Amino acid sequence: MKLKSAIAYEEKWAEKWAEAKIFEADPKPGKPKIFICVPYSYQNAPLHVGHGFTYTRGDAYARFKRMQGYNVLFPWAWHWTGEAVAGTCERLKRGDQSVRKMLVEIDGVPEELLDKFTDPVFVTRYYTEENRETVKAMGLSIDWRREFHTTDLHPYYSKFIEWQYITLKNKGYITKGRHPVVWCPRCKSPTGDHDRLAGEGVSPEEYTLVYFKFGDAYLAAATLRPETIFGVTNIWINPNHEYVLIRADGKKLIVSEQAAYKLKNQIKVEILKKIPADELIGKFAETPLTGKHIPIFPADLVDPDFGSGVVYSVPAHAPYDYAGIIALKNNQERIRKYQLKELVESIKPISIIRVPGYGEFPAVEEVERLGITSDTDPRLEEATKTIYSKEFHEGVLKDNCGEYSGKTVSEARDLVKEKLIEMGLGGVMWELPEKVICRCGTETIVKIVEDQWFLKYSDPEWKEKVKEHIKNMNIYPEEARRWFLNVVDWLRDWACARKTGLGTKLPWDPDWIVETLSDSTIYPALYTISKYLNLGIIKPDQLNIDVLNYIYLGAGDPEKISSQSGIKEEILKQMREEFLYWYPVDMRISAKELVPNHLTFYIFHHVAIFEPRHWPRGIGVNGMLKIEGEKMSKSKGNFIPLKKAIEIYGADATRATLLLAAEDLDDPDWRDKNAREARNMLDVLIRICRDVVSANSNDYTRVDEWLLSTLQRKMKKITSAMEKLKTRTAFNEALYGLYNDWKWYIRRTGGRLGKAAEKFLEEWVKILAPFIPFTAEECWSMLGKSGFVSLEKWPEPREELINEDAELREDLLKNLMEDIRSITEVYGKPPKKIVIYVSSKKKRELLGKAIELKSLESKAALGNLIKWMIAEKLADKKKAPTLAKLMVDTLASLTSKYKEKTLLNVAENELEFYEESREFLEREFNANVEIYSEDQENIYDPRNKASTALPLRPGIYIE
RNA sequence: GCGGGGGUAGCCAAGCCUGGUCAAAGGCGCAGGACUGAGGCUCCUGUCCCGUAGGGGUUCGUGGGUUCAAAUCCCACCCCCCGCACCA
Repeated sequence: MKLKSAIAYEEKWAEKWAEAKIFEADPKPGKPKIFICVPYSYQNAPLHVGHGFTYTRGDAYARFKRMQGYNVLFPWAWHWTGEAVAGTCERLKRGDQSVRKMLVEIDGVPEELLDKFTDPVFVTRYYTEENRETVKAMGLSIDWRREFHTTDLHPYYSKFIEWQYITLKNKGYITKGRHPVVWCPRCKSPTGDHDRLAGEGVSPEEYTLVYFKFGDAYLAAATLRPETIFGVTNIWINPNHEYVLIRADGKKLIVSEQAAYKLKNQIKVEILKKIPADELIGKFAETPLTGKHIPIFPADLVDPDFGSGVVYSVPAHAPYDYAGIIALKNNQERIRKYQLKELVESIKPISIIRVPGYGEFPAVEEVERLGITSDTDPRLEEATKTIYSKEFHEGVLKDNCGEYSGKTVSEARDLVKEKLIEMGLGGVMWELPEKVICRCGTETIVKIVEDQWFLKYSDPEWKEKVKEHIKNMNIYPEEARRWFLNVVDWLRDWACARKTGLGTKLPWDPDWIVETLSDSTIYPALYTISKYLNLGIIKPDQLNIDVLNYIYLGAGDPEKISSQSGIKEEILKQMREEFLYWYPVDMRISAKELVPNHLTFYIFHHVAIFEPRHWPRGIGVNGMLKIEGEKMSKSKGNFIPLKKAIEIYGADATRATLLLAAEDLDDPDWRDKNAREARNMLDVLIRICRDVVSANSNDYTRVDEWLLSTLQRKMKKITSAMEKLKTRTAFNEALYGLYNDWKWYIRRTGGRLGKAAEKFLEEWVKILAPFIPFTAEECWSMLGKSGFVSLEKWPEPREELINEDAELREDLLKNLMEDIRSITEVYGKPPKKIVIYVSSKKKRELLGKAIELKSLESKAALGNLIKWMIAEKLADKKKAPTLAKLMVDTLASLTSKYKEKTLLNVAENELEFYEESREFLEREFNANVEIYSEDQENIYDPRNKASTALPLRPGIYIE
């Protein structure tokens, strides 16, 4: 199971770290701590590069904080809770070939183990073993003494969950209720998205049943728009199907046969007798609320398989209904059969909703516009959607709607529904908007699960507390905060227990298992004490309610709890202390898909159970990984296990690729090309170390000053990016930013390394350590350093090494080179001779003057500068405007970065600096370089370029 | 539908909050050159258009607006991605 990294030295360092136990964290009183964690992953598959992204960010942050001197706890665990593994095992047992194929080809499971993969416990254990190796190979700086997995298969995890749920129940956060699910009648279980052949993403919708009095019974019509009851003109039923009389909801109802069967799964239903459609058609029923008597008509638009099989007709606002009227009028045979001629003629649409953009009868308009004459025309679907959405958002009920007149459609909808139910003239029916077919081939229905346990996330007080806390947390990036607040607002009660799969039983109702997202909320607290159990200091059985209440809530008397539980009082107190030391979690890092569920639940549960001082302090959210621009999925065949990436590119190259891909909420994109490039860069780093070690560096030049100065600036930038979890910015600067500085330095010195080189490299390696720790360790040892770079002090910028003059000089040199290049490029031929003219001493005053004028009145500065130049005889009337403009532009590009004093300083010694750089320039351009001051005697100036010299912007002549 | 994020040069991706210093960082790709026995690696240069002197022109989803000045601010529109509960 051991995996082999593509980078030879990685395994060595992983072993050394483990031997030295450098990531094991124990409380150190007085030393500031940081508790960092990432959500544990479900053990039904190998970890993939997407996991790797979040993990690497977490690890980089952990390593950064550790180097900054914090006592960092970064623990690990595995999620076994859930139903997915059991589902896969079932399918494998049934001989599903696609499962076999996926396991072998994508997940890399050895064929000979497949027989054992019918056992969920074996599967989760198998992946845990495999993934542990992957996490270790990735170089994550974990304290492995605290590891655990979930479910009652673990000796103490369920003790913890039982404590959590008893606590929640005692506090009133758990309730019992009913709950609609998509249900497969054959499998006798809920049909989740991944268990479907058709209907992905479809969830139950709530329809209102409206009861129309018919003799001593009621026709129950299902609708999404109960407010349209005021515009009803007739009822539709399907003439070719049987209806049934049922006893339900305390009365007799008439629905289609199929509907009766569906309703059975939702409410108590007793079927009394069959009623042929013919017995209903042509008769009248009474509309609730209005008391109007309306006729019952036949229509093909009615699908007895959908809803209740009874539809009430609102031709003014429902295109299907208007089309139904037209179709019926045109169907002479039916009219004759049921003798409906006059009745149908008398039907007139009743307008009840005012909506901008339409007249009296929106449905009539749409149907006529499209020229629809059949009530089964597929275009009716589109027309219905258009009007539904328009009326819902902009519609207002007219004066003929009783007490609802003047209300918006969206308001009236719920009010009418509630009123009908209250009066006993309405009910609820759940229905699927599209067919959902279970993987077993059976069509599913909506079932109401009774006695379902809920977490009461709807509780307003609970919500309020959570929101208040979210406002005070550190959330990166900031945009995520708004999202969290929104999720809290919209969160409803959560069905927190299941009947199947792995997990922990509800302590008060062992028929139920705590569901996967509900047993994974406060477990970071378990990390603070799991060490004691894993090391055998206490036994799992001793972890009873009182013990946990004491450790986590400080409740009870330790002496009594000690004698009751058999845990030494000293140990008990130590565990309490350890919890108090590490908690709260300072930073939890996760992908954004967990914002609407896990991360929000995580806050909810902490708020419910712990003291405010132990509520989560920070959350970092990141995007979701794509592969070569596409969503990663096993079915697409672009699934990349993390293990594989390590084997191909090595852990550090994988880490680098991931870190450079994105930050904040942006989705990172894994590209093979980038991974290979990252791999290259690591070699470059190693080579640089080798070169520096073998060089003897003595000189200390101005370029050395520059190198150290720019390093200090980069340190500042990288540090502040890391503090905000901007790992991409930080690593990009650390890797490429500093690399470019290094290249410039080598170029400037012509490869003769100065004193700064070694110092720079030393700091550079430290800065790289959180991101590519293996390579950093390797470099560190190559540099002859002892100990681990992982434990070195994070470099702090030293103000005294910042040298603005040196930085400006290098910038001027780069500008000069760019200008020379720009000229030669236009010229078309490489230069033979380059002449540089530095401005005269007198002209240097221009700089001071320009600065002065600019700060006084920026708008008039240019004009005044021109006048001043002419007055001071620095240029004639022809040239002064051009030069002045240039001066101002040059200044503008430099003032944002440099102090005025620096500009003046450097301008003072410009000539000297270019002289020093002559050799470099000659090398760069392979040409003779001459440097003059413009006011020097006997200068070589065939094209009169000396006069174009300005301070900080020399004149150039090229041959 | 509700909510969140986004549309920048051949590609990926910074910049946008705090308007000018932006033809717009960095990486990839491509072209030329150096190095090499050769290739790879590495290094240098170029990579919107025009230009025999450091210049000019047109660009940052579309259309308007604010401003002396907009990739950056405001309005409208178009398009893309993600989440929405029994998958974790």
